[in-house]
Amino acid sequence: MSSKISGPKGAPDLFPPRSLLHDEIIGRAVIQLRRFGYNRIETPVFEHTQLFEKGLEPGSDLVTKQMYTFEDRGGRSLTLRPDMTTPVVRAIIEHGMDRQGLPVKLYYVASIFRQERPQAGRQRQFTQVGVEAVGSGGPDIDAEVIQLALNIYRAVELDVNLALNSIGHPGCRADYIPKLQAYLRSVADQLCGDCRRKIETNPLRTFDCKVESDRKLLEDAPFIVDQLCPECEIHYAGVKDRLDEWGIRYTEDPRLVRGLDYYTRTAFELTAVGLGSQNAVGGGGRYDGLAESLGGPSLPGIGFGLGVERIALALESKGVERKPALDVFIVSIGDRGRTAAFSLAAKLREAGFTTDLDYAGRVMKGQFKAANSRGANWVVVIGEKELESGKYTVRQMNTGDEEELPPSRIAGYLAVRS
RNA sequence: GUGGCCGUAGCUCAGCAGGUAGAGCACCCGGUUGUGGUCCGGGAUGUCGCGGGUUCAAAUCCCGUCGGUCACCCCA
Repeated sequence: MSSKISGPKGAPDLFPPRSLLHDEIIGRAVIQLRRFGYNRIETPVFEHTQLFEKGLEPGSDLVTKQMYTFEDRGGRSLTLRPDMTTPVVRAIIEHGMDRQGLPVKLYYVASIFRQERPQAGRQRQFTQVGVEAVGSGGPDIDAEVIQLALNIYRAVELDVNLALNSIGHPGCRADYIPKLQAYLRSVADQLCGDCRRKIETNPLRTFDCKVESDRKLLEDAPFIVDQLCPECEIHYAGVKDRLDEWGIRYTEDPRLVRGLDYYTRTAFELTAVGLGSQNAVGGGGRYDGLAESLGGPSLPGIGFGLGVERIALALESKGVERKPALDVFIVSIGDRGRTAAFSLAAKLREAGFTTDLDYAGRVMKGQFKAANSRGANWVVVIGEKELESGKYTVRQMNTGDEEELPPSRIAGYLAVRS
């Protein structure tokens, strides 16, 4: 066992039947994304390390200890993307997409890499489907992006809770952070060690603490949402107005602090039940300063990312499963039968039916078992009798009804009956 | 990076007052010489994660190691 080669830790293989569920989630999501006017972008899985050092907060865990960074043969430092927003904004700037009309609306389906300790719902390589809308700063698009995210969850039939907050712009935070720190220092002796450390390094993160006594204390802390500048205040009110108008239910969570530090103003998170401690199935927010910090023009932006694996896990915990299915399985006997089977398979596949057959030369009973385990709705039998009469036996598996038909008429027959 | 739990057949697991392995599911064959999903009978499959130690004897006890998993952390 130990000598057998295995895949790297935290990078699970995706194969049937689970891959079917993934495909379906992504497929349904893409329909929604296109309806909202987003088109697909693909960026390389690795980027210059510098991109993430500039775009993401330099002191953050994500940058300091979770990136897969390596040197290529030319001595350049490259990093497997730990985030999709930064590369997409980079690409927008690099190709001048912002000059073709704003906002730039792009969606992606992408693998993300973060070197964390794996646990339920958290892998080192995972898949995000998400959008970035760059070049529009008003609250309309914030609300619409949230609406889009919720539409995707509805399309995959997963119930989620929407938590909403505004974390202001850097100016708001510059005023607010000292106030928060002052409060935290005043109760420092009652806080856990981690939180005490975060007072200086990353005070916003204390809101994520799971220690009950700390949570209590933080209820009395000043919240950024109460300290917004007039412009951010108006923006946030605008987002909530739109959501209210559209009948979208949300919970305001003044403790919600998005993980990535480029976020400004609107922040939201979507959680589902049935997931263990990693229960966020998606999240997003506004990042008005990011383009500029990457050396581009000043462009506001907003986006979200949904975790495909976590959505699949949440659905599976509800008992949802997808099994491979087949329209037709062809059972044949003998060499002539097999030749006829392949020629019929080609015709049926051309006509759009998922079709499979036996490659092992199994006995008829075994071929029927195979048809059954592959989930075939129909079986076509080509044996001696059929070859002689020129009519194949077409059996509907769930009813057992059989019909004798010449090969040329089978596709038409199936099209009518299925 | 820190901690708890777990590594036995393809999968889920039993066996652990030490005597060198078993069940269910899945798979293959047959009962039904051309019909699956039900039933009955038969069959194949394991370096019991790896290394070392104790012992006449280790899946079982001890040490180490690797792997998995869950939680912290962090986040989708």
